[in-house]
Amino acid sequence: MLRLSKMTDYAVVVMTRLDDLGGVASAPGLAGSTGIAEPMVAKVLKALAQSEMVIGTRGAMGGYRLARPLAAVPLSDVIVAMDGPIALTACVDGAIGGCDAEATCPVRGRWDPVNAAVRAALSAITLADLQRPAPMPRHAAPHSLAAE
Amino acid sequence: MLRLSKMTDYAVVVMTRLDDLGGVASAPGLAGSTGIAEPMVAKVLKALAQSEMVIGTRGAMGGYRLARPLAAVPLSDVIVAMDGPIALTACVDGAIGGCDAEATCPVRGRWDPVNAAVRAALSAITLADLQRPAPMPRHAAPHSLAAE
DNA sequence: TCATACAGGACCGAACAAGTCCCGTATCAA
DNA sequence: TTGATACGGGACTTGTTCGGTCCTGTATGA
Repeated sequence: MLRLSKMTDYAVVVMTRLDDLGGVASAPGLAGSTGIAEPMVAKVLKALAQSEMVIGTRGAMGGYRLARPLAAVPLSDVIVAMDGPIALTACVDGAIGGCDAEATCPVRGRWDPVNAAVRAALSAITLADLQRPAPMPRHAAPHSLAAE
Repeated sequence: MLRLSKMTDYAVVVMTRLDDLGGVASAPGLAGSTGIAEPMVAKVLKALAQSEMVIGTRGAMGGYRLARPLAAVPLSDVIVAMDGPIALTACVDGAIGGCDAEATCPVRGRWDPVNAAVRAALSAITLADLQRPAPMPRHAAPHSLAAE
């Protein structure tokens, strides 16, 4: 269904909550605040820390803090950090040998613009946009899509 | 990884091939032509027929034909036909009760513009765009991507 | 010195997708 | 009229991935 993993979903929730809490919080604290299980929050934060989206501080009184303001974090970065490269199909870019029908595939290599379009769409939205309760002035639906 | 199902991938391949073959072909014929297993091609075509993207004709000398020219088929339609509605998360639009953290979730209902942006991106690309031979030869990697 | 909290793994069960197979029905040709 | 062809609509099995938990190690401050 073209859906992204729950890890990414959690990551967005955790980061926005981290911002709400003033910028610093521990994994247990965020777990209590978001309602997400503590091991899960820890897992998400570890992944975010590896991608340098949050910065972890060890020891008593330690915790995590945002490496950047939410407005400077495009959604695509979070997705890449949690789920890996944004690519709708296996046969992307330089991938070789992943497809049996390589020889006869009529759309070979043609997915690139699709991937690029999706990446662009996700890069245009920041976590600040997802956090704001406002009716969203900036990225209003381009054209009403009845399709569901 | 934000990837769509192989069914969708196959659907695009099958439909573009169907166009190449002049507009009419049987499931066994398309299987041989694309290199995809026959039961799989049949499955894909059945789903496409249900969504009225292809039209099936029974009996000997029957087969499938495109209901519309490829240029009139946005990629989003194919994805919806094969994988269902385009939505990156479970908590979309009017979905209720799908999320345990509903009460505390700070991004509740905020995914809508994201889904809309992705839909718009995928609606802007037609199967004809995917069919056209790329400006580059068939094998060259567009831009070297070490990452996978 | 000890409690706190991050860091980096391994591990298991459930859910989903991928692929196959079966039976029914419609159509055309011999 | 009969049989072969081919679509239509399912159910079913299998393999992989995801979601979630747990364990051990290390750094820091009270």
